[in-house]
Amino acid sequence: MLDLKLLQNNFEDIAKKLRKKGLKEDVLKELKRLFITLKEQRAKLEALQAKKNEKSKLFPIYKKEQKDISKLKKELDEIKESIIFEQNEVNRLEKELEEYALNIPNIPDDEVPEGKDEEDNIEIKRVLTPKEFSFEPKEHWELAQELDWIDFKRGVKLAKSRFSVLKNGAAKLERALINYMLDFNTKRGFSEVCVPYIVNKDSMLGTGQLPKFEDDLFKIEDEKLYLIPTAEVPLTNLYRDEILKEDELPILMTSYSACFRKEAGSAGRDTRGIIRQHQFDKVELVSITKPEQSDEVFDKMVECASDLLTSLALPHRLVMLCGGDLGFGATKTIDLEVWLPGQGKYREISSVSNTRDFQARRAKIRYKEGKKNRLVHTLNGSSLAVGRTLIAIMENYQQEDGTIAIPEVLKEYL
RNA sequence: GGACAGGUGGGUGAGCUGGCUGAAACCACAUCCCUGCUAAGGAUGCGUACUGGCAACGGUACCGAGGGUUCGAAUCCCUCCCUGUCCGCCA
Repeated sequence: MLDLKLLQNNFEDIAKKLRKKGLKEDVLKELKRLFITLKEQRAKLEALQAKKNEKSKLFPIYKKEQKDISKLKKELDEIKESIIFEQNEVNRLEKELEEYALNIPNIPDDEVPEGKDEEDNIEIKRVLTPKEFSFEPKEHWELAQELDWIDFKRGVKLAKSRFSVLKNGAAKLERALINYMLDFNTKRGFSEVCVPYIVNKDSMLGTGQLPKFEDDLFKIEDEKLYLIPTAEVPLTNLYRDEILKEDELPILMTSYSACFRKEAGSAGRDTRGIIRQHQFDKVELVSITKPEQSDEVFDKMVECASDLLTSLALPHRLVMLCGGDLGFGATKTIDLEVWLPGQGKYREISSVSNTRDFQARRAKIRYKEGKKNRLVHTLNGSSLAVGRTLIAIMENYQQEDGTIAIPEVLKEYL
């Protein structure tokens, strides 16, 4: 959520920055108006409440002195009536304000480039050079079918489209990759955590999936619970409504989880293979930091994911997302895209974002600095999407005879 | 899922025959004093959010959540959520 006080005081600045994300200024104007109106309305209400409290305190005194209380009672009744009226007004404004505020995206950093969509993202650097194949490299789904590694048809039978079943080498590689990634991240100082895959509404609100993106989530009927779209949700919400100690920070975590996404709006995209599934495995990094630590930790997370790819000898590039492509809660995002020789393209395999205090404000994650409570910064990033890593290995390590070589570092995990 | 017992500040835990309780006491924590050594004693401070004020210091709300009764609720009533114990079920 936006800092509404900041919006009140630096309206022009924030409006300008949010233009980068394609947000209309009218929305911000209305938000500011609501915020100020609510403040005034609250002051009115509180004055009445103060009066009520003061008068109510007279009752025991009157009783003691055996004075008549009926007049006082009548007075209070009138005050009460106006309180109810003003209270309703406050409630109405609060609801309206919340609806507005929760739907406004985070403010992009200054270094985030202008742009509309992924076309305008900026490549920062490339790591490793794609190798030349002496034959025509195949796409992962072709390889998977020939090797009997992935059963697409039966996945659909079990659930629906965009579900599949990993078998044989794919199943083993998937498991090896998860273990390897967790170990790798742990060595980099991220402590391993194992979280629930189902969370409640408050958690989804805390990290910003709700209220705006309900359509992207799998909801459990009659339970008011949701399947997580990423381990970022439970990991970040671990500290929701908590006040941390300063010396606990930064908290660096890594977790493997299955992720569930409805993929609303991506009909027709990546329908072949397992690039875009409703359920996929991911090893996630989440950090909770002091504000002044978050840039450094951000770099550390990007480096961790990139080094992980390098350790698997997978060519990739780093891309800075432009304003239009930036996610709802992020101030800055770097995507890692891995080279897929079968497709002849770089494809997203990791996304590292700094949300600064955006999630922290929603989720009320603070820490004590001296006597003051300050909002923390929260960061998240994949390290890595496991299914896509599997694809990358299949396509990059394929051999002329149709078999897949095994990356050196994974050998001890198989 | 059924029965009973509970949910109070960082923790333990009073209050729960309605007003003197935003909340005792103890512990933890912070600062200071004393003392001098592996420990003790004393003083003060110590919830959160919003809000007024340069500040000192005030105001409002919050005792699981949401409603209700009342001039007034942590305290009474209702609904929901959660925890514990026992039973049932189960990896």
